[in-house]
Amino acid sequence: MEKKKTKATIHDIARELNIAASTVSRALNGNPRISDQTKRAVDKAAKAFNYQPHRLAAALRNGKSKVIGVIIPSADRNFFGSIVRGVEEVLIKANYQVMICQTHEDPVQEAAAIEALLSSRVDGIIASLAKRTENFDHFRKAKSKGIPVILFDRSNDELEISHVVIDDYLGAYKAVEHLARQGCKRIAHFTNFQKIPIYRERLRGYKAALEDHGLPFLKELVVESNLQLEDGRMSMQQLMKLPVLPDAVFASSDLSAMGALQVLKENAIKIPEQVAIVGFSNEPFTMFSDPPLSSVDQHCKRMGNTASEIFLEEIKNTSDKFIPKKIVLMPELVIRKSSMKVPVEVAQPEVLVN
Amino acid sequence: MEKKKTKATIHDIARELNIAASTVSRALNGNPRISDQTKRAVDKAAKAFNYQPHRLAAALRNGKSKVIGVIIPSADRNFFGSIVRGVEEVLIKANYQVMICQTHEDPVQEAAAIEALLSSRVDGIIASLAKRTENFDHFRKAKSKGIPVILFDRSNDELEISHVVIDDYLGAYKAVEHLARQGCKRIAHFTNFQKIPIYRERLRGYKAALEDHGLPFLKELVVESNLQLEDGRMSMQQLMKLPVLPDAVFASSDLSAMGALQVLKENAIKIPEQVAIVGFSNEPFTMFSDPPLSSVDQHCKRMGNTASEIFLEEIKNTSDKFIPKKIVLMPELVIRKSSMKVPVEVAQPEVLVN
DNA sequence: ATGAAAGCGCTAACAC
DNA sequence: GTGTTAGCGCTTTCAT
Repeated sequence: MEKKKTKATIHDIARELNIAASTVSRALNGNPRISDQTKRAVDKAAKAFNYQPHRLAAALRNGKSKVIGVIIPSADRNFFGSIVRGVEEVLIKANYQVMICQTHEDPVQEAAAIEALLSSRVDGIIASLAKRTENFDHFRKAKSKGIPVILFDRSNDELEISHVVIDDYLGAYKAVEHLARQGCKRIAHFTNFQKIPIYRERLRGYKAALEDHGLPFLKELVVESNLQLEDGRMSMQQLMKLPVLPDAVFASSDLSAMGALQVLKENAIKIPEQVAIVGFSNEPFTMFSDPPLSSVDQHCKRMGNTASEIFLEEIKNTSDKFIPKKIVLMPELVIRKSSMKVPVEVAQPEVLVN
Repeated sequence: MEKKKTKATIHDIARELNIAASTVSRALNGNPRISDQTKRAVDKAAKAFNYQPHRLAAALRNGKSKVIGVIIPSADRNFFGSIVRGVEEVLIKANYQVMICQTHEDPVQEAAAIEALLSSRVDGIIASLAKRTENFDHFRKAKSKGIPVILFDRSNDELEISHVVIDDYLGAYKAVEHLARQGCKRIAHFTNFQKIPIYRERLRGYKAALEDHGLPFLKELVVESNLQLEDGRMSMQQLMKLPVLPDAVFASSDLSAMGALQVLKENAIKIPEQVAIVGFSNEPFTMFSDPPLSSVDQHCKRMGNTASEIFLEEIKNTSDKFIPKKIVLMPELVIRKSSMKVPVEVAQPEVLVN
């Protein structure tokens, strides 16, 4: 054996075996034109040298890094863990690594993330928009570099970019329809900044369901906020000042639904008898509150899976003219006690992680 | 302007300006020996060319990728998000990218993750051990490549590797002491596989606190399981078969504490009056249950921060003889209603994400 | 203050 | 079935 080097390369192996580096490379990559004998010898020498492949060198040479970039607004909700799991599940098999960036809901950091990922020469980017992103040039730029870009959850239809979303309209519709069927007549809605498509869609679904069930749309029952816990509390307190209390709340986030639940309980208002509640996202904590919170599940992990699959497709079809794809997943209403006045509907099987 | 190329390199810029590529490189990197005039010209040309730096090429040349690998057992708990945030917070400033791998608690996938990260030539690895990892050769190998390896939360003292953990012993001690001070005499404990140091430590803290408060250690009050929700339920059901019900449960996970809480409520047993409960990890859902669950906060984000800081130190001090560092963070007992029989102690300020 | 040249480790023509 | 050669894009001596 040679003198032990810290970093062995294919050249070290080649020298040891008196063959060419290219042969070593081919052997290591399972090229069928290399004899089994050579392959075995190379594998053995590689082990002896403690050889470590150098993906970066290969990436530089190949023009593909086998790295996918994932951009998430923030890593603090269950949502994003699930997305990452979904992405990993699909892409680990295809031998990709996941590089992750957070934007903290800041469009500037979002652009910086794209920049960082592009200079790391990721083979694709899977991203969810920051709430306030209104300029999409950084995404167009990424796309123009010829790599697949796929948005999930928070996206924008006007971009020529594939995206996977849930049907927010339908999710809201189902939630409100469920409440109406439970006999609720004054259904309030917590929403967010209306420039964000998902919240606009949910509001649309809310309105449609009201209409379809013969309920009037009352502006004073719609409260806009940032949908955090404290926002939910304040929104509920605001509603309680109305001459007539609403008999249901459909909140566009679980956290704000939770805030409403807390305030109602503090005021000894019965849930769901006096006020029924449905949240959105089906975060794990919803199943542990008292009463457990009904919520619209958005299949986060599935979104991650699907986005990854689209990526794999798009990276293959580099030849064809690009046609952006929109995949809409069906949301699922998970009914728990917070909205179950009449025990008609069948409960879904409960799992902590989706 | 030149004909638009898909990928501009420093050579394109150099040619355009009739200077050398090396000058462009220096200008782009802010080398002080380059005249301001040249710098401006280069910046301008770079913009015109839509130049994208190529980190991989630089990495290959420099022998540093400016990428840190993070290995986590699973992305499904809040824990994960917090760690990633903690790591990002510190390392983004130092211009690092985060590459993430999950092991799904599988030692084989853990070894594969190390392998993948090493071949991606990450500059360091921050990892938490899979529960069943007993062979640490892959970590030693990473270390032997000369890159910093830092473990967090689940680690092993015998490895010559820096790690940042919380004082699990103390966390458990505080929890049990608190229960004892509330007048509990028969305090049960949910634990996990005893080969895992953190659970062994917590059991030790449990025993010590019992002893210091004159309470006997009763083997039948210690239940070993995987500490998921269902495990907690079964453990509690098991305890309820005892001739005398315990008057408190200290669970080594929030999920199992939640399971106990559910079973107790289903049996109309009052919490905390008849049975007080304390969990471990301070997952977000603990503050939303009824009653809210007391828990030991392990400062996840801080662990991520600290691990990253150790990484930055170790990557600097490459010259000195390596001495592994152990940083022990103090856990914090967050007291909520599930264990508050006597309202003496001051509640901590509540925040959703730590 | 700038240029020329070498090389990081790998792979893919192209030869034979 | 294997070798030769060139080069991916960058940085960095060593010149001048």
